[in-house]
Amino acid sequence: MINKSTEILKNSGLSVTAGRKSILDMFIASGNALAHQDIESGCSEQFDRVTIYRTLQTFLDKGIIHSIPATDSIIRYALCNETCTTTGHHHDNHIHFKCELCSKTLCLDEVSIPLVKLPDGYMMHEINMVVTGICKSCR
Amino acid sequence: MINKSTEILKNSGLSVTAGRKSILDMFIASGNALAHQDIESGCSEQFDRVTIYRTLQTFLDKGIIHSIPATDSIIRYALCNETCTTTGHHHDNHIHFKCELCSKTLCLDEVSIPLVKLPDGYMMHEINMVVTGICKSCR
DNA sequence: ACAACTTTTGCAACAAAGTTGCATTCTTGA
DNA sequence: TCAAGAATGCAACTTTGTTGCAAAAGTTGT
Repeated sequence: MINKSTEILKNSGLSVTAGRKSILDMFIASGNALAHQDIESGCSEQFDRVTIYRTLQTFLDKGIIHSIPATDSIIRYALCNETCTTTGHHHDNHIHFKCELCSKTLCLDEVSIPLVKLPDGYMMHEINMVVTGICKSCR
Repeated sequence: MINKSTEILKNSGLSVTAGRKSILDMFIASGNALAHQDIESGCSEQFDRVTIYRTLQTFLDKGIIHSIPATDSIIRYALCNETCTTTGHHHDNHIHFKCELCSKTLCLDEVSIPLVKLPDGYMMHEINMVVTGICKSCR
C-alpha cells in the first residue's frame, strides 16, 4: 500500500480512482470537517461537481466519513476514526464543535457523549451532539 | 387577544398578518418540528414561497421558533416554549428526537441536555443534541 | 373611522445546491 | 493485456434559497 488514502479505499472495497484519492487526502490533510463546498473549491478544476456528490455519498455509505448536523443547512463531513471499521451506518461517540469565529467544525474525539435517558416508549439508535462556541485557536 | 398566534405575534412586537398567523398556527397545531417544505405544502396556495422564508427568518430572529440541526440538510423548526421569552438567539436546553420510521422530529422538553466538559481552551456557547431512533407512536 | 406612515407581501428574476440518465473512460481481476 | 464492471463527466433538469421593487396590508394617532 503506497499511502493512507489508497489503503482506506482498498479496505472499504472501493476501487482506487484519482478523484476518490484526492478527496480522501483533503480529509486526511485537514484537521477539521469539510462541507461539499470546501471540497469543490479545493478541486473543482480537476473533478466534476457531480463526482464530488457521489464520492461523498459513497464514503458515507462505506462508513469512511460521517456527517455532522448543523443548523445552517451546510452538512459537513469528517473522517471516521479507525475504530469505526464497520461498513454503513455506525455511531460515533464523540461530540462536535463548531467555532463561531472561524466557523470550522471539528471532532472532539476525547469528549464522549454522556448517556441520556429517554422517556418511556422511545428507542435510541444514534446520538449526536454539537457544541458551538470559540475554539482553541481563536481565543 | 383573540387567539394564541395573535398573542405571540403581539408579544414579540410583530404586526399581525394572515401569513404569520397561519404559519404560527401550523406550529401550534403540529406536535412536531416543521421544515420549510412542510409549511410550503401546507399553505403554498395561500402564501408565496418567499413569504414563508421571510416569516421563518423573522420568527427565528424574535425567538419564537428555534432551528433543529439534522444530518439530512433539512432544517426543521419548532416553537420555543414559553420560558424562552428573550428576543433573539437563546439556548434551548432540551434534546431533539428524530424518528427513523415516521421521520418526525420533536422536542423532548422533559429531557435536558447533560453538561459536558470541553478540553482546555474551548469556550462553550450553545449546545445541541439530536437523538435518532424509534418514537413512541411508531413502536 | 380615516389618513398617513410603515411594514409585509407577491412577483419576477436570479443564484446556488442537488439529482438523473447516458455515453465515455478508467479499474480491476483473470 | 483484455474484457467486464465501476466510476466519471456532461447536459439537462429540479429544488432550494435570495434580492429588488412595486403593490397591498397593517398600524398608529387623531
